[in-house]
Amino acid sequence: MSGLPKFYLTTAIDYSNGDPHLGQALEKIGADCIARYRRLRGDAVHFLMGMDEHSQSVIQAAARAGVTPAQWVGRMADTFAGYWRRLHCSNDDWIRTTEPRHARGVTALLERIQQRQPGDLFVADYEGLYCTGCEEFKTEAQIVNGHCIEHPTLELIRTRERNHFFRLSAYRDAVLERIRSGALAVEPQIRRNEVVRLLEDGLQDISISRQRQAWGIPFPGDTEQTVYVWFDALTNYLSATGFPDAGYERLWPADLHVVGKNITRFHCIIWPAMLLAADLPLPRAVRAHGFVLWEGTKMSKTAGTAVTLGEAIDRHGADALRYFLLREVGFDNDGEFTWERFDARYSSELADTLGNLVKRSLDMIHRYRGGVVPRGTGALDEAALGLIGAYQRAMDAARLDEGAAHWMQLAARANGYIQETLPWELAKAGKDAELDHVLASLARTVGRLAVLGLPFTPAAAATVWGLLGGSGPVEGVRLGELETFDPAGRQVAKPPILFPKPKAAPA
RNA sequence: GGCAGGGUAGCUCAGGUGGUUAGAGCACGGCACUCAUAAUGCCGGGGUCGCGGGUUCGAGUCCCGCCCCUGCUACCA
Repeated sequence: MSGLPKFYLTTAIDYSNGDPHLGQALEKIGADCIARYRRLRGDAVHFLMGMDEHSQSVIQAAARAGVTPAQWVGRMADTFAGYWRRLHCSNDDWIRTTEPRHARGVTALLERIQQRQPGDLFVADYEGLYCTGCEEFKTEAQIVNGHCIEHPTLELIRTRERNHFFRLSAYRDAVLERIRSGALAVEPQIRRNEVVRLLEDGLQDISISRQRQAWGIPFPGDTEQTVYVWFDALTNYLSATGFPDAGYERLWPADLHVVGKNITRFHCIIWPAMLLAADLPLPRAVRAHGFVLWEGTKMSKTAGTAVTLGEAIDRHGADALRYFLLREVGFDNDGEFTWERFDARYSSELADTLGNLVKRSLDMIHRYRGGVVPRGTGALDEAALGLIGAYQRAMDAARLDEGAAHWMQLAARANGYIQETLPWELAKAGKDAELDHVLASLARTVGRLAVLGLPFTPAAAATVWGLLGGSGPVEGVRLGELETFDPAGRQVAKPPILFPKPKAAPA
C-alpha cells in the first residue's frame, strides 16, 4: 500500500428495511465501478459500504416480525450484503452502525468537538409535532391534514424537548469557502450550485440528540439521550477508519463520498461542519448520483409495479445489469429502466458486439492456428490505444457512461477490422503472415477489452482473461501495461458464449 | 414564488469561445460476407434543432419574451 496514492471511497449506508432496489443498486455499482477503475490505475483503494441501523423504523419493523431490533438489523444486513455480493461489489469493508467500533467513533467525535469547540455543542429546546403513536417527532412531509400518516386518528402534540444542539450556523462561511475553492469538490455541477445556494441562504443550528429512544448510541455525558441521525449515520465514514485509534489517518480523509442526490446537503454541509468543529480534515469530493426511474417515477418500495432488484439480476445476469445501469441509465442524471431498453442494450452491445467478437476471434485462433496466439503487428493497435486514452479521460472524470461507450467502441472497431481484413480469405489464400498479424491483433484487443471492461462487467472480464491464458487474476493488471500487452505464444481456451441471448424475449 | 438545469431524428443522447449539405448509437430498409450467439460489415430513408421576436454577412450555438419538463428551497436515509 505504501507508495501508491491512497483512494478511500464510500457509499451511503442503507436503511434497514425491506430489500434493496435498483436505485440503491445503481449507487453501489457506480461506486464499485469507480473503485475497480482506480485499482486498475494503480491506486491503493479502500472501498467502504455499510448499513444504517439506528432508525426508529427498525424498532417497529422488528416488533412486527416478532424479533429483537438486533436480530432484525442482522437479517437486513445479510440481505443487503447478499445482493451486493451478487452484483460483484468489491468493497474492502462493511460497516454497520450498531457495531461497537462505530459507537466508539461517534462518541469520540463528539468528545473531540466538546474539547476543541466547547461552545458548539449546547443544550436547548427542540419544538416539534410529536406523534404518541409513533413516539417520535414528525416532519412536514410525514404529516397529512394535520395528522401523522400512520396514525391519522391521533392528535399530534406540539411538544418541546430538551436536546443537544450543534452550532451548525457557525460553519457556514468555512464550508462555503471549501466548496467554492474546490477543496471540497461537489459533483456534478448542478448539485454544487444547489449546495452553494443553500449555504448562501444561511444555516440554522441543528438538534443532534433525541430523548425516549433506546435504540441508538448514548449521548456522551447524558444517559437520557441518544445521538440523532446526522451525527450517527454520517460518522460511519470516519469510524470505519478506526478513529479515534492511531492509524486512522492512513485512510482519512475520504477521497470520495458517493451519495444519492437527495442527501447531498447532509454530506456537503452538516458533515463538513462536524469535521471542522472537530478539527479533522474534510473529504475531498462528494459525488451525487441520480435516480433510476420506472415509468417516469422514482424507484421505491411503495411503487408496486416496479421491478425488483432480484428480477433485474436474473434477467441477464449481474454483469448485464451493471453495464446497463452505468451505460444507459447513467450516473449523474436520472434515467429510465425498462425491460425493452435493458434487453436492447444487452443484445446489441454485450451479446452481438462484445461477446460475439470474443467468440469469433478466439474461434479463429483455434481454427487457423490450433489455439496458439501468433506473433504479429496490426492496424488495430493504433485505434485501440486511442480509445483507451479516451476511456481513461472519461473514467478519470468519473463519466462512467462515456467510459463504457469507449470500451464498447473498441469492440465495434475490432469487428470492423475483421470485416476489412477477411481472415478466412487470408487462410484460404495461404497468406500466413497476414493472417498472423490479424489474429495477433485480435488477441491483443480481446485482452485489452477484458481489462477495460473490469469496472463494468467484472465476471466476464475474469472469464475472458482466463480464456486468453492470462497469468494471475485480471484484477492484478494495470492500465499502464495495456500498451505493450501481448499474448503471443499463449494457448487460448475454446471460447464459450459470454452473453447468451434468450431464444424468445422473456415477457 | 425564488434559484438551478433541460427541451436536437421513432428512442437514448453528442453538438468548447456563432460559420460550408446538424451528428452517433439503437430501431427500420437494402446490399455484402460467413470466422462468429440468424452474429458482423457497408449503404440508405428519417430532424420547422420547444414557440415567437432580435443582433449578425451568417445562430442549434448570442440577446429578449413565452410555453413545457426536472431538481433544490434544510433537521426523512
